[in-house]
Amino acid sequence: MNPGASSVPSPAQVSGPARSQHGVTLLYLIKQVELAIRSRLEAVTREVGLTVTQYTALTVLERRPGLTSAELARNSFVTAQSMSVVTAELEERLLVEREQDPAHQRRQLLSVTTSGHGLLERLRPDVSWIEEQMVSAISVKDADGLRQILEQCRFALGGGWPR
Amino acid sequence: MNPGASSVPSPAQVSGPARSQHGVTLLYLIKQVELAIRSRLEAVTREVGLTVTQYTALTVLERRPGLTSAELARNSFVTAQSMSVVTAELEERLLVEREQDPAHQRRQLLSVTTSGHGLLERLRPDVSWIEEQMVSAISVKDADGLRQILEQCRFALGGGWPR
DNA sequence: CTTATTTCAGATTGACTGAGATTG
DNA sequence: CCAATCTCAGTCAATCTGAAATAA
Repeated sequence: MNPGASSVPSPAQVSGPARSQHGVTLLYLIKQVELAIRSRLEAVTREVGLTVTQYTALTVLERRPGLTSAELARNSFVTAQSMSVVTAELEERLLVEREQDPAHQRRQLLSVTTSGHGLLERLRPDVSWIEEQMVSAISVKDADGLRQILEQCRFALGGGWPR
Repeated sequence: MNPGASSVPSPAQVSGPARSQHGVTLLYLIKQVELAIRSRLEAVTREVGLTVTQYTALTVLERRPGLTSAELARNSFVTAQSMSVVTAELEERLLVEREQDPAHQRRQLLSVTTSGHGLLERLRPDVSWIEEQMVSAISVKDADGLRQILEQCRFALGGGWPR
């Protein structure tokens, strides 16, 4: 934890003579926060041999069991090809299982296995801790507001899809 | 744009029987928004042959001229090795230039060239448009609040560095 | 001797596009 | 025939670690 001279520019640092007419944009701020989250999350998931991508896919499947890999891909704004790699890895590790859609031979419905649920439970405290740390500096009201605002931002940017 | 069954889960969709006890987390939301931004930004910067990483480094140098590559790396939470690749590419394209630090032969101070400034100006409208679209659904007050909250979140997560 | 900066080399992660097979 | 699903193959972007040279 070093808030010193050559670390992240706090508002106080970037104001003054060194700052040109252009401030830090919202786009840049979101990128920075996402980067910080990813770095923390990676440390947690690596301990159980999962990548952040695999963990994220697993949590989505936990919330929405019965999705196909292609549906999961659309849900996560990635191509079906990219997601099929992730789901194949998760299946190989026996964290998710596939079931033929009885009404459609080509579709394979995914669900989290008991082992997968167990792994998620094991990670839950550490992941929650990251979020708690992140919102520790803001009020509960602001955290709720943040969630709503981010949902609106995601929706507003949601276009440009599918590829 | 299909807000239907297999698209992004809006709050209304994930509530109800299909939703387990676990909701969409803030961590996940930020990731999604960052993904949407990155996709849009990539389309803009690709038109002038820049990657998003190169563009981002260029904008930081615009705000804080005279940084070394290593300082820029710390500023962006990446290793010095990673950043040196980026700055080398930017220098090769004559978008930034290096100057020996007179007080330290090993340090090379970076600054954006006239050509680099021109490129940034050229991209500015398209990049601003992405941010405008993103905040179009929220009030100006909320956008300001979002910026403050994100700065606090970034600060709260700021640890875990250096690697 | 130690630390910081820079560069080179190789590996990994996560994504992409394109192409093909299968199914409805 | 067309559209969706899934898989395979190859590529790219962005990071990492490790090692080496140089300079304060």
